[in-house]
Amino acid sequence: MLDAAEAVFAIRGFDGATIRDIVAESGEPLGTIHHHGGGKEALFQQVVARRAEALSEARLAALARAQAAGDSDLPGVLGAFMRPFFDLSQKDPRWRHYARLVAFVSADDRWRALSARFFDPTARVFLAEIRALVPGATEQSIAEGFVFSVSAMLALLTSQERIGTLGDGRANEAAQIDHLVHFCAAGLAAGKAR
Amino acid sequence: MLDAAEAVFAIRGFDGATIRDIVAESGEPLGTIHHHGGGKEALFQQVVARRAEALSEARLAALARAQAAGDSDLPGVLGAFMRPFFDLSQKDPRWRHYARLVAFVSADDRWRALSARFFDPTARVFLAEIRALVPGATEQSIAEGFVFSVSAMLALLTSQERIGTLGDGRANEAAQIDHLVHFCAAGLAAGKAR
DNA sequence: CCTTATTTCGAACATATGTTCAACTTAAAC
DNA sequence: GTTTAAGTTGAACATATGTTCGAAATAAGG
Repeated sequence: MLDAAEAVFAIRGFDGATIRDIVAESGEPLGTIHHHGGGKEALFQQVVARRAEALSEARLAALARAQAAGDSDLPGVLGAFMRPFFDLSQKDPRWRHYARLVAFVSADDRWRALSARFFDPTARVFLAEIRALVPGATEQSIAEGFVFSVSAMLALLTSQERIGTLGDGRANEAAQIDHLVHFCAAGLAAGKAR
Repeated sequence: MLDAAEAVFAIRGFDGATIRDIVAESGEPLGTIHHHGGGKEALFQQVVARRAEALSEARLAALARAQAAGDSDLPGVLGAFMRPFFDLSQKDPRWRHYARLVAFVSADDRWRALSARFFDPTARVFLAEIRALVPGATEQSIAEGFVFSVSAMLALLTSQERIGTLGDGRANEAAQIDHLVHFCAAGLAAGKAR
């Protein structure tokens, strides 16, 4: 049921998705969604919440691993934040739906409270790491660079089609992720001198 | 009428927006939208199309100015692409609504044909300029970096609230735009060595 | 001033959609 | 086996929404 909701919300967005689309996808009867109380909005929040903790844990574990391996430069820290999302997406395609969902949540102020609750705490941990690696930059400047980086990450997860159209179509996911990490690391490092 | 539609679509998205919301905002009667034919979807496309040409022209003019001034390095070219959007937004707040709209169009594959028609041609001009400035990178890598940059630009236009929450709230728009341009220039330049 | 054409308007329509709830099924308790 | 409780199901409801269309208002022509 949550899988079906995740898939439909990811493709159509919250307003575009229909309770009937979701139950048709899941095969379950119409009433089930409201039987647990809360209706459509509660279902959406459950779907967002379901994988949020696992994602945060994967990111923090990757950060700990990177630090233990002495790989705590900017690409190492950024990679710890970004790579788990792609690793999970490759193992389980439902994580790719979740990625689109996170893009929706990040883009719409209506869900600001959701992203503040589920994503901001981990973001602050990484923000602190990055701050230590870019000593000259202001707090504000680090936050801006982090938001730029997150949006680039979500663009890579959601805009494969446009990248293919503008490029030559020779996409290699591992190379794309390396590119993303180094792109953002270079961008953040450029904040040092400013 | 188009102003009202622009504002409502920008806040609620296509599915969230209602014909009745739009006509209430505009003060005009309910029938006007369908009288010109096409209904809601045609209205959305008109709203996207209305400012697309002006935006492209402003970007290409800024590129020509930068080249004439000998300012055709990566920050100069990227600035020519990005700064007109912010300049227009500061002069006319309706351009800020348009910016949110462009973010919606960019994020949803449903409107891929729209962005291909109105934004891709200009994008290719800048892509060619960037390619000449990052000689070592592949076509694909340039396209990826460009999409990262565009998404960062749209994030700056649409995610002021999250930037403020994660940072210290001391936002200065001119400094943010400079940061954006240098962030993306550094990220693109990092593609040279790869 | 009357007639005809054109535009403007919003009530009405058909459909879609979130939600409810009474009938039905299944399981548990005694 | 009977009764009671709990869970399941989808038809029905109220509302919302995109669209239509005939009437009213306005303009044009003679």
